[in-house]
Amino acid sequence: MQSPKPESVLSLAILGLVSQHPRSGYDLRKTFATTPMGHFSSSPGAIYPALKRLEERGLVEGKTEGADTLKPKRVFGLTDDGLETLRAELRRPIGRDDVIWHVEALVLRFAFMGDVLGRPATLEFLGAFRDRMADYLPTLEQTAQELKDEGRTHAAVAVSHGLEQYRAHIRWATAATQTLSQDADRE
Amino acid sequence: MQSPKPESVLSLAILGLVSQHPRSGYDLRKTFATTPMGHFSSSPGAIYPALKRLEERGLVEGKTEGADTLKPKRVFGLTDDGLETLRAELRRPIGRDDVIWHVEALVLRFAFMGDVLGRPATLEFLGAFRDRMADYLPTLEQTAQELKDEGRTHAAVAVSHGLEQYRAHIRWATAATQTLSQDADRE
DNA sequence: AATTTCATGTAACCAGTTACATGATTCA
DNA sequence: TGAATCATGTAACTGGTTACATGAAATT
Repeated sequence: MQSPKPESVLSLAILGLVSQHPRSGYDLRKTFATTPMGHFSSSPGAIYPALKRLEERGLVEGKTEGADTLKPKRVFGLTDDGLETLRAELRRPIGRDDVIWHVEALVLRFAFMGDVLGRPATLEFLGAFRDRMADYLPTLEQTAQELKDEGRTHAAVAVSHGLEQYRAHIRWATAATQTLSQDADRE
Repeated sequence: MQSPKPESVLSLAILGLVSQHPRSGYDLRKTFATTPMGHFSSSPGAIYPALKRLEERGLVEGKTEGADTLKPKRVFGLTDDGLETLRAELRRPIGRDDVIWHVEALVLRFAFMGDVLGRPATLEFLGAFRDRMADYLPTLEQTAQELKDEGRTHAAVAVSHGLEQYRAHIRWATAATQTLSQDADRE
């Protein structure tokens, strides 16, 4: 039970967002629909059930605002358990799986990390992120080279898309480290 | 019915792979598990049902090899309908949705396009790919700039990850166009 | 008065994950 | 002979999609 299975991306996004300030399901939908965080559902059929699950697990807590009015509204905030779970997820070491299958989740973790874990932990994360990405790169480079040598140009070009992606990850992490280091006194 | 709903990524991957040469479920699993195409399931619980569905839709056809032996093997090939569907999917114009949610599928389409549609169509696709990505870029750039101006450095850095990704897409498409143009007589 | 936006939800469906089950074949 | 690999599949569960449903509040 050391590492409680990683949250699904949507749960993570919700936990992170309500950690900033309490939000209703509708607020979440709006956020997903209108901000660049919007590689997410935004569909009620995803969000309301997800909120219900998180509430059942005791990670978020819904308070009904304006219970007296005709149009009451449920606003969700993080519980202590929720914060703990979020922290745990943000601190989870980056594994090969994350690098191959869940890069989006890693970036999402970064996005919430500033507020929840602070600057030093964030810089550590970025370093690990860069290193894991760099670990994976040679595998791809080799495959691309082999394909090229075999004269399978088209296939090599397809693989090189992945290469460019990973290089971009690395570049980003490096630049981000720079930016956040220099910005030490802000925020 | 003009544009039949796009194939799921997994179906597309399977159609593309069996279009190259007939494969068994196990072959597909191996491919997904060992090649850089492997951002895919590779789990039997995904592949065998997917094959069954494709067969029911008449897109692939399974032939039992060695029906006499004790260990018969089902090898799947594309039907005419399957080829037609694959072609249609590969030719589907790139929309905003694809650029935001299904980039992986676009790259997969590229990967199979060389054999199925030929070089000229592929170059056209790459041009469209680059243009759609370029269309999307300014939105992100603006968001990043706004966040920066508001002093929300961390958020701006998070968004800049997306920026780097899209720039990498564009760079790749440009380079790929180059490579494939110069390689005109190969393959 | 009509339309849009706010706001919450459900139900049917679909597809993928994990884990299980089975058994043949090949290799050490 | 025991382990690894070949090979195919199922079942329960999970979570997301689409579409539906409802109705208040605000805007035009």
